[in-house]
Amino acid sequence: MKATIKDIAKALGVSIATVSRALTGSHEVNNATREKVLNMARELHYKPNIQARNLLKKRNNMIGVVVPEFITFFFPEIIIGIQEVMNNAGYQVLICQSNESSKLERKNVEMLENSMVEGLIVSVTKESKNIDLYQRLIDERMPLVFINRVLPELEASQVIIDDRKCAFKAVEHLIKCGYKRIAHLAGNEHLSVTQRRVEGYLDALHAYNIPVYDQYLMYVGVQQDRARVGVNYLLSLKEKPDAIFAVNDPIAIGVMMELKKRGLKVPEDIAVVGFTESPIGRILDLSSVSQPTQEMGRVAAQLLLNKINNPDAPVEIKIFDAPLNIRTSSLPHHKKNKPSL
Amino acid sequence: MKATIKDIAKALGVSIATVSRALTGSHEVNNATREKVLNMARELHYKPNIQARNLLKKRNNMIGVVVPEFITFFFPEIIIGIQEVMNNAGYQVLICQSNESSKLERKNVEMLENSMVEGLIVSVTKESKNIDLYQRLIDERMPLVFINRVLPELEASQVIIDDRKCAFKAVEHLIKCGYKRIAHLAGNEHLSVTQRRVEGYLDALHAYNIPVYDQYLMYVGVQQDRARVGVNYLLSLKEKPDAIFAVNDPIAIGVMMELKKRGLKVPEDIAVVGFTESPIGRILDLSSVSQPTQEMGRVAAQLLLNKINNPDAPVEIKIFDAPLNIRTSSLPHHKKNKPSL
DNA sequence: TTTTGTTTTGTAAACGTTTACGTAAATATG
DNA sequence: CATATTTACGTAAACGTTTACAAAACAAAA
Repeated sequence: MKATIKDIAKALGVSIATVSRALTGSHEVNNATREKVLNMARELHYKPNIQARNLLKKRNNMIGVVVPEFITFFFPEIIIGIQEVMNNAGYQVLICQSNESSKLERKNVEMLENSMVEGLIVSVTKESKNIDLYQRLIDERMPLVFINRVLPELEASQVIIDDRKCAFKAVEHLIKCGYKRIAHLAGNEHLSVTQRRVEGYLDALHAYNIPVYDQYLMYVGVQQDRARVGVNYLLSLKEKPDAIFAVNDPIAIGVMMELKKRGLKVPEDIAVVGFTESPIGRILDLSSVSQPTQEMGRVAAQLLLNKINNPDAPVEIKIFDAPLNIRTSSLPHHKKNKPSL
Repeated sequence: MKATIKDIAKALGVSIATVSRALTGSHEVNNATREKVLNMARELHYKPNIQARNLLKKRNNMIGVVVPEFITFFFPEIIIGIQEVMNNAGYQVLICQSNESSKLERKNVEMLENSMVEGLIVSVTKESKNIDLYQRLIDERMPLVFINRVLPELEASQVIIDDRKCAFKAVEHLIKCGYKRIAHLAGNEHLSVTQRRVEGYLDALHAYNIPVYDQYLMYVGVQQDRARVGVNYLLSLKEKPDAIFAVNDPIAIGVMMELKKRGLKVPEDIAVVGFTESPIGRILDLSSVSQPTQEMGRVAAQLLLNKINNPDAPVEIKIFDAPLNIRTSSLPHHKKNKPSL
């Protein structure tokens, strides 16, 4: 059986209070007895029972994180940032992935609630249907921070990047490179990032007086295998686009693969720009917006810590800027040696 | 303040025992009172305090997982498998990444111990210097399962693939494709997977009576950026290899990038085969051994559960086989005269 | 010497549960 | 009707800590 404080007390013929004081480093204990206690603790392989301690202190030093997935590098990077801050603050992090299912998301959040986490950091699924759930958590004063994929209708802290501005940058870049017929493969309509990136796309077209064609905007989703329908559609148009701005790197990469399959060259035939730079994208020379992912995780963790330590702290919204990294996938138009389609 | 069982008892004028019984679904409570209790619980937003419950039951339904990293898809996939089984068994999973540092690995394990996890699933760092740590855990009867990167010298359960056999398959494939000068870029020498894959490489050469040249074997490590030194070295040889078997996909991909930089074509100039098939590898048409990653995670979780439920369960070693998926990076030798892709 | 103060220790309550044990009331059995 | 059985509930202990309070031990001051 595991040794407890009682065993140490009995072995030494002192009270458990003394043992507790010796172990917690209280100053109101004689140095000699402290030594004795520490030695005996070592001898008995004593490990404190944090459950008992937590029960008394009414805390448990755990927070929960729910992300849609952690297969691609993006959410893992966020989690690394979160853990860095949280572990330093003495917290353990329970990580769940909802596999893009709002049902599993709900289940995960409820699991975490049952585990009595002191707070939650969440990036919602592409379906995002759990407003009621998060509203309840907020009502019950659960510290809550959304990261990347947020629910703007809720009164909760958020850590996001300036999607609208960054999307603008990306599309502006294509325009300045001489591309005229710029299409946008957008994400799931329910996601706030999707909406903000579409706004940025439209902003840029307006800013440069480029007519907006409805048929150049398609909501395909955020997962790589969805790129195919987008490419099929865009290539079926009478006036095919000469550049594609994708909602994220997976879609952009899917697009590049599809174009390659059809013998089309990037950027000669069609230029491509992604979003949220990924390792694969870098290898494929894909231009993309590079999010400060780990830093966003750290900031989210810090916001959550603030909220835990001061439940009356106001809601905070942190908006990051992010650079556009230009690579060959969006080389300037004038470098095209072949006439376009 | 959070409502407790006592609040419910007081509100209804019954004893806490009755409330507890009603909430835990005991049969020794009247249906009418059960209803009253459940209603009051709902009204007071009662949530059970699992810390108290765990303290009494001497469990905490948590296990720990320590992996070297979770940026690449491999360990995330393992973790998904682990979580699937563990969550179904009512366990929470604490995930730590050691960032390939044996020091951080130790810190993580100790953190998890302090959190009183009931068991551990570990994949050691490439430095793997914590034998004493794990030996102590085993001595203290902590349920422990190693996955993928194991410490063979310890008496602990393991979940691995048959690296030797799979490496053999990969090299045999290259031989059968007509390649004669097959080099191997191996991982860190301390890792058991490295050793087993080297053995498989040598086995295949021997089996086909191909002379073994020491200079064709180099230990470069497991991370992509280490591929450069390997390529530099191999290309500096008088007799350059015509094929490279890499210890894993990241190295193989690094090799492909390096070769591309030098204007060398894969497989025309040098064929490449990887290990532990990755999404990037698939996109780059890299031949590779495809590990049943999630299934390995599930099995590791199951082994751990067995050990938790029956501490006297014997050590088990599960060895998986894995198929070699052949893609263009290792096309047969006789196709080498054809124009590039 | 007594008084006062300081240091060190012990006693017991508390945290929120579950559960063994006991008991009264309700019901069944003869 | 008396007795046995079942049902429903309460009392109290236990899990392993921390800590307020009290008490003892000792030293210093009067």
